Amino acid sequence: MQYHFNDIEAKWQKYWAENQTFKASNTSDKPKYYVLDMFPYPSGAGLHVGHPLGYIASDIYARYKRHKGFNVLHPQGYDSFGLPAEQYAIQTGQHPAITTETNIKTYRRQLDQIGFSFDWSREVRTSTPEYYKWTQWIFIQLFESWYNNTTNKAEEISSLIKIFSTEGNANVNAVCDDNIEIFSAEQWNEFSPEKQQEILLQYRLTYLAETEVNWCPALGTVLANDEIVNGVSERGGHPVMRKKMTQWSMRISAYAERLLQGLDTIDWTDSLKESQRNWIGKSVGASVTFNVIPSVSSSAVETYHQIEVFTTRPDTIFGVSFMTLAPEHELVSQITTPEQKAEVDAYILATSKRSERDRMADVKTISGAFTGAYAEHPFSKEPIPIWIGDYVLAGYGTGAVMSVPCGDQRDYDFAKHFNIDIPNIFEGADISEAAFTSKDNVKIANSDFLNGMNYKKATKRAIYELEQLGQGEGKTNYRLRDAVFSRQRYWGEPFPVYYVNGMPQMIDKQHLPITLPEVEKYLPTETGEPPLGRADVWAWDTNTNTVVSNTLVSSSAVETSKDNGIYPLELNTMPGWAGSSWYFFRYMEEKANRGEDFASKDALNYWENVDLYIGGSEHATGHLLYSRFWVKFLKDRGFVGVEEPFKKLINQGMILGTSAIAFNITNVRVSKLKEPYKVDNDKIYVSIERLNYGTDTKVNVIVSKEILFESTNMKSSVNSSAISELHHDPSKQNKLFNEILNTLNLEEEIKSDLLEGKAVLTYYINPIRIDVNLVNASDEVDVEKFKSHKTSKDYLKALFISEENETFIVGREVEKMSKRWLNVVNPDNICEQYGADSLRLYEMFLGPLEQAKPWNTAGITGVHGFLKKLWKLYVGENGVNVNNAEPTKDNLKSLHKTIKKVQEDIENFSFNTSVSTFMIAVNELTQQKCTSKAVLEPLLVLLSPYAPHITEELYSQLGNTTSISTAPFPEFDASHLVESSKNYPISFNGKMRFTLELPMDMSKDDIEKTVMAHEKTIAQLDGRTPKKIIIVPGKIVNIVG
RNA sequence: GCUGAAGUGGUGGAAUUGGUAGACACGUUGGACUUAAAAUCCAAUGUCCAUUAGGACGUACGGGUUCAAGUCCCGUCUUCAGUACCA
Repeated sequence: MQYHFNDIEAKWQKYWAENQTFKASNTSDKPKYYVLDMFPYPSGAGLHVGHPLGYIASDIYARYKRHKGFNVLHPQGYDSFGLPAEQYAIQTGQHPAITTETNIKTYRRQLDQIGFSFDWSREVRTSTPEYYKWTQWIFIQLFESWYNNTTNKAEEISSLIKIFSTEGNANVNAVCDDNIEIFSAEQWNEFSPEKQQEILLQYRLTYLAETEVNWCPALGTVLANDEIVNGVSERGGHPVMRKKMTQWSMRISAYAERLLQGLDTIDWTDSLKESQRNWIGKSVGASVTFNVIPSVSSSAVETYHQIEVFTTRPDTIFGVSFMTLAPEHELVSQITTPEQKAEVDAYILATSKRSERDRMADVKTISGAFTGAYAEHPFSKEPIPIWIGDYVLAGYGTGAVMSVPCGDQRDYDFAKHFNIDIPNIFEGADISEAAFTSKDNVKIANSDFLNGMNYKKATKRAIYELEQLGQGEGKTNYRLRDAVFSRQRYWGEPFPVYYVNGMPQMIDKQHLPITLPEVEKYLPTETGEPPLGRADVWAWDTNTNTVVSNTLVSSSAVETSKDNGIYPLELNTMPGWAGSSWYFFRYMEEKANRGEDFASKDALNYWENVDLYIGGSEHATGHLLYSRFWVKFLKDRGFVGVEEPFKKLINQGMILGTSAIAFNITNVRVSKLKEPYKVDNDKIYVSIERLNYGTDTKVNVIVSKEILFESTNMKSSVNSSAISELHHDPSKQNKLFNEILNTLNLEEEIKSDLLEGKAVLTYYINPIRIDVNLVNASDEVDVEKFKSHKTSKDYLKALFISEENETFIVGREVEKMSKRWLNVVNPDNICEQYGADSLRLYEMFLGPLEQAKPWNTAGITGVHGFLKKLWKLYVGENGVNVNNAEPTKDNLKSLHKTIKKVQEDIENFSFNTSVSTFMIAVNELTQQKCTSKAVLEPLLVLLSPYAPHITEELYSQLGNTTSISTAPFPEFDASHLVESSKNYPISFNGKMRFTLELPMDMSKDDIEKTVMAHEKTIAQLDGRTPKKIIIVPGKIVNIVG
């Protein structure tokens, strides 16, 4: 009987589905354990072998926990709103819902064939109305809430209205917009409803405001900060610019401190926590207010301006010699003097033209302009010139700084550049070359009441003095900005919002979901409105509470008499992270039981939060921060009972592809030389240079019969190793050269010119990637297949470095696995050829879970061979050969060694080492010719989380009628591992020379006697007397001579 | 620049509190079986020297601590990831 993995795997996958083997219960006596994967976006390309890595790891853990007696929740679903389906819709007109449905089918088929123990009865899809109804509902809850800084939690907006109407807002300690108008209770009660709503909007946790946003013209939408990488969009790499737009925002800044503190309570990696800490960016300091000195030439009605700055170094306040405002700062236009206006305007214009990316690329250039205005130093009352400069960012702090050139390098450089005074306020510091930026071991000088104090004391005193003047206070600043929540896209959650007189109104819960309207095209409208602007039926009728045709919206809703109660609906949709910020709660309820809540109280109380979450590190500052924010909010409002969504989190490393690189000759030229080149010893001279444009590499060759390398000046690049491999291998180079000569069909005269050094040959080569599926394990390209392959059409004339017998060898380059690099390996093929169990084992065997590692299909034969060996251990020619034979000592030792190691490995997520442990166990038991059921059956249970199909099959062949997944994990018994002797390594001066088998219970003295009497010891010592003998019983003997 | 992680055979990677470096695989080489191939099995495989016995070197580089260092300490270099005028 052979190991027919395809049949076995299909059989058990069917069994699990039919018996709902992995269905979790919401009522169980067992302890609960919730294992979650970051759910995938179902892309059209399907899964490649990199995707399941994390799923396999979490599946092993989930299965292990079941063996250990836990009630395990291990669900899966789809993050099915998103850009690719929409882009595809724009190109083809196909509705994204259809594309998504098709892609999900492919994903499900691929996931099923790998044998995951998912409970599919709880599946979620973020793009279904039954799901996004609750995303809309959470949005409404955020709208109906404000953040009370006194109770330090979110509260219902009604409590705020109550305060406003009884005492005004002067004493409200809330997180709100910066420029809040102060009013009394009387004033509040007299405000018009519109005015009241306008004010409330400044307090709500999601709010509509004109904000400076990241606008991506190529994508036609705004992007959140975490969707921008290096100044370009994360998706597609398009340029991004700053633009003022009215958008929905999430007041995540209200939770900055709690998001920071919460990190200490969860088991995440330090690097991930560090990323979040940096993103939140807490800095403690003071805010200081500077009065602008009124200019003499200003008009009769004098206006007094104040500039507020944030500083982490209030102790250096006497070192201020100028102030710098961001060019976008709102005061700039008001304080600039007429004489300086032209210069300032020119500077503002120049900086506004620079894109974010240019600004980042060019940090070195110092630029700025003097406004002509002066501020007054709060203590010395000296005038301080006010400058503008683009090193001050409008988006951080107040967009203005007090510049202390002696203590801050950027201020220092700016002052040097513009010849501004650099007063030194540090005792004994040398500031002739650079600013003195250290806080430690220095005393403040030339600073009035701060003289002689250290950083800590001076900071405290400076803040105190500022408070006395009413010109400052201690303040904590966060880098974390409120998150823009609108997207100008079609394929996202519609907002449950309509507008009356321009003010947003929420639609009642009972009328949700507001489903996406149909549009005839998925592009923005001609007038620049989002795609929903194309919908004909997209207005809200407050009489019937239904979505109705746009044409019914009364044209002059401003006049209440003509108001027919039909209003326009919001045209934006929600961003991708909306649906993924709470999906883990939705899984807590089976689809069939989902009722009138996003999850029932019982389910929420039972499952609490995710015990183990596995996914990619790319979500460090996006999804993982937003989810934490929403969970904290839901907790504040009493909708859930937990403060953090994910207790433990592991980032799986990326599986990299091994691209196949060949070389395409893009251009060849022969130029005659004025002076013939002196050809030495029949050599060919080659020089290579990398061109500045494109990816081409230019190669000059002066030809003779044999190749020699004259010079190379290669710059590093993605393809450098493959190119230099080509150019440093003379035989490859020679072949390439001959290929070129033959292909060109050169005239004999030119050929001889080249060979005589009278002409130079220049060619340009471009490394191209060849689909890895057309290359075998020996790096040979299947040329026939390549020429007919769809990805080759551009390269039909491609030249290869050919070896003998028409084989073409490619170079290799490890890079991200992606369709674009033609290096994608499909798990379907692997499952078909080797089986899902082999795939699972191999992905784990590749290396540590959290580490990036290259995929190499050739290596899978190792684990596949192991499974065949395992099969042969249980099943002989004539059926199962496992019996009730008494296990031998060796059998038990092998088994219990394995139990111990595997259990430790799983708990430490060291899955790669447990695969080797299984291999060792099977090798040993095969050697021992073990047939004992008492040993072989527990071994199956140990292995079943990793290779569930083959173990189910063998388990049933041993006579079991239940699924192996319900079997308890074998108990480790240390008594089987007790050794009676130890093979001691005998070292001389720390170098191991030979080993010696000695009894475990031998005393130190006896060990010494035995070792010293040994003939090899005597030979090693060669008559010398050892100085010292180190004996560590059970470990080592070291003789120092 | 800053923060974090990491540098071990031809390759992926093992190595518990400092205690036999290179487990387990891939690859390579040789052999068995076969008409042949595949599959399977056996053996060798860090580098160098040596006919053998054996020896020298060896965990990025340079120092140090220790009877003993891949592991601990100091310095240097390199790679990867994240982040960046954050006041």
